[in-house]
Amino acid sequence: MTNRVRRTMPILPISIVMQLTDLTARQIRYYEEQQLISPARTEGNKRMFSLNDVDALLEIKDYLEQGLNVAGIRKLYETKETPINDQAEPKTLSDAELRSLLREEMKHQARPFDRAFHRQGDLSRFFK
DNA sequence: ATTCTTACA
DNA sequence: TGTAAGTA
Repeated sequence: MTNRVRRTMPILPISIVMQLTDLTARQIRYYEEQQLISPARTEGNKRMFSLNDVDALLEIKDYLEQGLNVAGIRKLYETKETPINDQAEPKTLSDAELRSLLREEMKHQARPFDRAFHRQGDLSRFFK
């Protein structure tokens, strides 16, 4: 069994993913609704998450904490990773490229910054 | 007992 | 986002 298959195999119920990511079921379902993740479903329509889904959720959480909104993250994913076969797999974007993409996004998303403003109440970093 | 969807605070 | 309601 390839690593890709291993990581995309749907094996975790939402209750476990909640503990692993420290996200509420509400948030997890919402992110799916926003197309940030697409967990598999059982015959009974229960969501089944893969390890990749868990990683994605943790990553999403990170971006959100950095002030990015769901739309921004979605757009980031559309550009980024989209592995297809088992051979050519290591398709990760370099940090430099990612930062470049983020900067580009921020030009069009002033909203996320406002949140940081109000939450930190720190304007110094913006006036140096 | 768990999870799901929908809808409202 | 939280939560209540009615299911599966």
